[in-house]
Amino acid sequence: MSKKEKIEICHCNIIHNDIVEEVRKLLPGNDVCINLAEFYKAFADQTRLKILKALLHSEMCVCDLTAALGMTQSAISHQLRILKNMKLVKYRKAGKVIYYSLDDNHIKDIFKAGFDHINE
Amino acid sequence: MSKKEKIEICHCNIIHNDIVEEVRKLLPGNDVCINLAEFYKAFADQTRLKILKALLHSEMCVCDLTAALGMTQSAISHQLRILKNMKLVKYRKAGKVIYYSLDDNHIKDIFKAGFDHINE
DNA sequence: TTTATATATGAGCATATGTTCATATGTAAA
DNA sequence: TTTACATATGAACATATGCTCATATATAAA
Repeated sequence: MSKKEKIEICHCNIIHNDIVEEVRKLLPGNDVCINLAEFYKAFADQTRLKILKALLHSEMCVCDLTAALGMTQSAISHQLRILKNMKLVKYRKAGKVIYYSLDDNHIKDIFKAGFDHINE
Repeated sequence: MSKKEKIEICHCNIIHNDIVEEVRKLLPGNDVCINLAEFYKAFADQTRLKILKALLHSEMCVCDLTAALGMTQSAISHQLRILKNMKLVKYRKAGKVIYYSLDDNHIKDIFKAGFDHINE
């Protein structure tokens, strides 16, 4: 490999070719990474975190969530749509009221790992 | 409670006062939520995800990471700084070369939960 | 049918985020 | 000390994100 080629890759020499090759094979494809990042994004915002934490306690209607979080109904509704698209919450209608609940079993695990981290 | 007061809270009537009260007490404080959201943000980006996944395999220098991910050295370095600030990676110097490695035991758990979710 | 209530949604705006480019810093070799 | 290389960093830019405001939709009650 000429010096020029190395520079084209990373502006410096590759130190450990074996590790680089292994890691290249090991890394998930771009589509998987996009989905994974999308999933974690759900937890990367205070409002969504609170919504998920609240729904971990019990199913709630939009109005309950609005009151519990002390935010506008519009803000809650927008975030619920995002969580719904991510398949993290589901809903059921009861007349005018719409009840949201969790739609993923791994949310508890994610919370646990998060709390463990910040409590270190 | 007058109608006016209700409107000030959420523009609609509170449906389940008991649940709202319980959830209010149960929700983590704002500071905790900020820290939690910060932690999850580390995983909410493709590049950082790949870096963490790579370091899960073995410690790597910046140049290795740059080559393995096929990105610019600058981009990698900026993201490493973020991960360092979040206490997710640590580093050791060896002459000119700086080796990064994971600094958190829960990263594996987070990955597992993420993969479990997208594989459902 | 009219009115009220619960929720959803589009547009606009301010802020945050991720990358690139240029360059600085630090360390080792010549 | 000079040169080369590994890494870090600031500025700029484009895009993404989250909220608010106004308004739409849907359902139930009057």
